[in-house]
Amino acid sequence: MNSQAVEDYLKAIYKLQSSQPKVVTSALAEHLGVNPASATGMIKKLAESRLVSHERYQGVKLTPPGKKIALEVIRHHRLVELYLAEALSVPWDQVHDEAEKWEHVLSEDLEDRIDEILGHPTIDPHGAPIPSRDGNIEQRDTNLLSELTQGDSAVIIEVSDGDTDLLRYLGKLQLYPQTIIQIISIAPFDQLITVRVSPNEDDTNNFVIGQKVAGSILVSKLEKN
Amino acid sequence: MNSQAVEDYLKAIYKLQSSQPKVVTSALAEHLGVNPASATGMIKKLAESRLVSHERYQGVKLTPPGKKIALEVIRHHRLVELYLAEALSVPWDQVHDEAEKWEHVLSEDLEDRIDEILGHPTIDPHGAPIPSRDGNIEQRDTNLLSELTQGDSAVIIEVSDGDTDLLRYLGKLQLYPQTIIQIISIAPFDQLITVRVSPNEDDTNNFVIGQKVAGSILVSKLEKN
DNA sequence: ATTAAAATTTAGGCGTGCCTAAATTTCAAT
DNA sequence: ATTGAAATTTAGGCACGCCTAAATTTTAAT
Repeated sequence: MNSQAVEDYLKAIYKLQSSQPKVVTSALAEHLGVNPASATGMIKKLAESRLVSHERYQGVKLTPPGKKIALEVIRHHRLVELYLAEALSVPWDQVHDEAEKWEHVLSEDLEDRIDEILGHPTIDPHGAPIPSRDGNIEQRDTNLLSELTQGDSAVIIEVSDGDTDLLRYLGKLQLYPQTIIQIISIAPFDQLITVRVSPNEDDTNNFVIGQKVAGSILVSKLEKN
Repeated sequence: MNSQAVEDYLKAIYKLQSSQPKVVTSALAEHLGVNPASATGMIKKLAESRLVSHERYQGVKLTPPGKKIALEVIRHHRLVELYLAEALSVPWDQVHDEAEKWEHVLSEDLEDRIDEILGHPTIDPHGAPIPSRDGNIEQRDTNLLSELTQGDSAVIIEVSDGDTDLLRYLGKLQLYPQTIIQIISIAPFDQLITVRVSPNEDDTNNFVIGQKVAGSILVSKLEKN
């Protein structure tokens, strides 16, 4: 049986793998908030059950079975997040923490019911793609908002979901997935970005964000017209 | 922090307490599916944290704080059961097992949301009373169906919720809470009970149940008229 | 090539909650 | 009052997943 810890490790490895080719022990430990030595212990266990491949002192990598489980857990997590937001009106800055607990107790039967009720959704409240039941996950061509240059227009694809305060802040600025933004200017030295958001015709808003915030937002560039 | 095991033990003690004055170790162990020695260990721990009072070799009894926690867990369980049945159409014979897992991860915030959506319900899908947030639970004047005598009419108040097969069987017989029944006859030796159920004017049904089934149904006698 | 710093792993421990086997206490029958 | 059976507790162990401290390996700088 996959314990909650195993599931959490596999999920974390999957997430780190998408941004780094090698997932090193210390990064994994930090991501999970455990001591590196503890991560080593779990890695050993995961390697024994062939869920990850591991070369001593080199990083770790999910095997196909490990990846499958990781995607199942992520599917659970994101479906629950969306369900909490839609059906139970949980604010978007809180759904992540709740889902973190619920993802481990969701039966397949309940997952199907929730999926059905939500109309087989493909993205969660933060814009992250929901893997299909058979483990497919949509690949998208995105940039960090912080990579855009002056004059670029883009649509927000996804925001990072772990930081409650950040999400509340983004919400206040209307920076939700699907929102269209335009880079008005980028100031030198601190790279402060002036962004224009146009939720509708009458309501246009300019504001300034820094690199930390801009680096937590994935966007898709729009053609200039 | 109350672990899942602690919560399960307190809940079990509460349930056993309602039918027996002293909750003995072996009964508790059997109810939880653990070895009696294991139950002793947990009892010791619970007694240390003053959640139960314990006299060696005599039974165990919830203290007020222990009872409070037990009722909170039971409230979680029953609210989740009802929510699963109402909002997610989970069949009534499956809600118990699902809720068993979900009750331990339900935040107070989510509990309130569910309670609100359900309209502050007072009974769960099996007819069991849902404790209020402050720990009050409705006391009712009930009999076991097996205690009724020929000619009695009664309304079903509650059925025991743990046994999936039993619940499916009861469902087939339409023996749901609120259903009105009448005892047509009780056969000698095996005490087989012939019951009449009248879901509506046109549809009246007689069938026979045994003592096992009759002993799992709580009813409230109706005045004869 | 050497070495210091950083990353990783090993070693040893702790708390939780379960187990089996053995000892103890209670209970009920004579 | 004694005794055998049943219930309960103690003793010792195991798996899990975390920790700190110490040892080892890798790395990057000189």
